Amino acid sequence: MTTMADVAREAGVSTTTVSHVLNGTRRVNEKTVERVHAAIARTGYRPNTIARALAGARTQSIGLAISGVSNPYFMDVIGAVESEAAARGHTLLLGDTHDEPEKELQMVQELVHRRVDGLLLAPSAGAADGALRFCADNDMPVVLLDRFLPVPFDQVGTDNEEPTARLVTHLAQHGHKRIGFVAGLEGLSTTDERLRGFRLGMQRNGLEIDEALIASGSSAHEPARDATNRLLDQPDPPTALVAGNNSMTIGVLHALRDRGMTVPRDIALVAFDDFEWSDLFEPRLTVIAQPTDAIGAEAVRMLLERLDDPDREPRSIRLAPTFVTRDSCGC
Amino acid sequence: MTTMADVAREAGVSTTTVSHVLNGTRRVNEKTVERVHAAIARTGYRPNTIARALAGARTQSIGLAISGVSNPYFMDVIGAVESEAAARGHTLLLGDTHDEPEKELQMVQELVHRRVDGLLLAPSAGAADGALRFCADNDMPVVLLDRFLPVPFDQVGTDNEEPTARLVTHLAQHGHKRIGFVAGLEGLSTTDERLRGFRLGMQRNGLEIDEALIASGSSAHEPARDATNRLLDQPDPPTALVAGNNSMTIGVLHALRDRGMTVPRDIALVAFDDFEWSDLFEPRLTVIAQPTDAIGAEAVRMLLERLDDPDREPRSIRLAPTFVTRDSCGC
DNA sequence: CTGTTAGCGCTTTCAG
DNA sequence: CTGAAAGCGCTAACAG
Repeated sequence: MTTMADVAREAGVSTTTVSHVLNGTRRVNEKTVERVHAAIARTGYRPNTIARALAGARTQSIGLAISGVSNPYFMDVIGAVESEAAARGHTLLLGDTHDEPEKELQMVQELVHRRVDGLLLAPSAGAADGALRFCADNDMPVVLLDRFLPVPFDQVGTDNEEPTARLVTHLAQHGHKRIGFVAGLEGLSTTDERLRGFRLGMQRNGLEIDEALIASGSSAHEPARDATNRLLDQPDPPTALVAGNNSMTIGVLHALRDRGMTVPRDIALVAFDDFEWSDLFEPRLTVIAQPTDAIGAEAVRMLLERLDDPDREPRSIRLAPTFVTRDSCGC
Repeated sequence: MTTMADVAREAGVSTTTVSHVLNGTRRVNEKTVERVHAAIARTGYRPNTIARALAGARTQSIGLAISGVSNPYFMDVIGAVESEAAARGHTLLLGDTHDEPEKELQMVQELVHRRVDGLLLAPSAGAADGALRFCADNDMPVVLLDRFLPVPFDQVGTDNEEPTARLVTHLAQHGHKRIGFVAGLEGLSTTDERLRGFRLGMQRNGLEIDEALIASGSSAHEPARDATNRLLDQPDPPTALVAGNNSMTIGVLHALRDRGMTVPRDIALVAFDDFEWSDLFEPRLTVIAQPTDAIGAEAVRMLLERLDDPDREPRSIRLAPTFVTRDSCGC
């Protein structure tokens, strides 16, 4: 492994100079620059990221801490983030928080100790005084992903309230009056906002909000299946359902199929989050589709921007989702 | 940030001793050990991975280099790998090779320079004398993922030949004689093996192999769509199709739908690779399902095993896939 | 415009 | 059973 010292010797300069031409950290004589570059080329030298990091410089790496495994939405985001990070010369360290505040804190500590330049985090319900406090204390630049929090951090995600209301309106226009909602994990801002959107939509259309028609699906497949069953077991069951995210939609569909119900014939269904190939699903789902690629890329962009200007005011960006009409709504 | 020196002072010992109790690298007096642990607890000390790495020790991190973005199979594997790595105290560095030898080499170099302890790689068609040579030259431990190569490296993936043959047999048992195959990217071992499996299956069932009924879908969605169209545009088109992987199945389905064909009524379809929710697809696909979680976990296990014993003979492990009968075959 | 030198925080001989 | 001290490869004062 050739080191900076080798290059320096080869070029007949000091390591200081090599370092400076490499990082552009101070003016260096044109001739010298050339000699250094030549030496680098000749030796095939590549700087050692680890040593660089230890000496206090950037690591050119960013951490991504999310609750990925079972969630196709986050899987898409991972791809987008990796791609944007790579394009900008950064390596990605990936960790799963499982949406548990403790695991999340551990993960974040790990990443901070590995000296990532910055962090992308989909905060769990308890992040504010766990992981986020830790980041703040160690001034680790962070961009929050997907979930918005009333904290002074950069944040990027999508609109939740209005789009969810729109989903309800769409159902109302089809004549539905009793509409059920399968909500996400308590404490996540997305859950709150979508729930608020649901209520808003009901109000706007002059529909009564029956609290018994709101069930928690905990943002996951199985719990959503149970929630759906609870909703449908009621004396006066809903004629239409709104699913609060990706994973829960799957649970809802399974519950419906278990009960032998066909969508949209026996019940209508609309959902937040699209699937990459939902046009091959049966039924083809009517959904609010998030611009996942753009969200991932934007998050990386914001993070790198903040690295360049640590004192900038925190910004929140909401990228508009798309309303995709397919068959499950009964259109 | 508290360092080892702080802990040493606090415990009234040298950093040498702290290091040794931390790593269990030599016998230390029981009393001393306790004092050190107490000091660590009191100071909330956490070792600095970067410094550790620079000093020549392990980094407790592994690299995963795959061609992920558009491939659900690899997305699953990422999840499994992260989970197993985390469980074993390792952090994951993720990079996308895009299945291009140059990008792959870059990625691998990057990862090696970051001193990952080992590498998980889904080798591209040109990996053997690019990325793999580089790893060997730098004795970076590597486990090959998904694709098998005639090289002295550990490898883990699934059986391709027999299962694909079985897919064909299943079709033959349904009376199909003209069966088309949508093959993957040239040069990948999985492509070769599955193609061989296809031929084997045809032979076994006494069916004629019409080379015009084999089309390359380049392992991707769009090319597979085109390949399907080419297959079906022939004078004597196939009555059944075998899709060589996940992404290509999507392409095939789209092509079929574009042509107004219904599966399995107008044509039968079976495929390699399952989807997480294929039971919600229309048609419900009959497939060979890889044990992706097990593959990811096993790859991590093998890698860590090799770290402990660098001179062990390389091993190849094929985890058996599952044959899942659903509707698309016409059952 | 360039070089000397003191670290960054840890591991690991080598001595005791 | 324990410590002193020499690095690992790089960055960044500080000094010319």
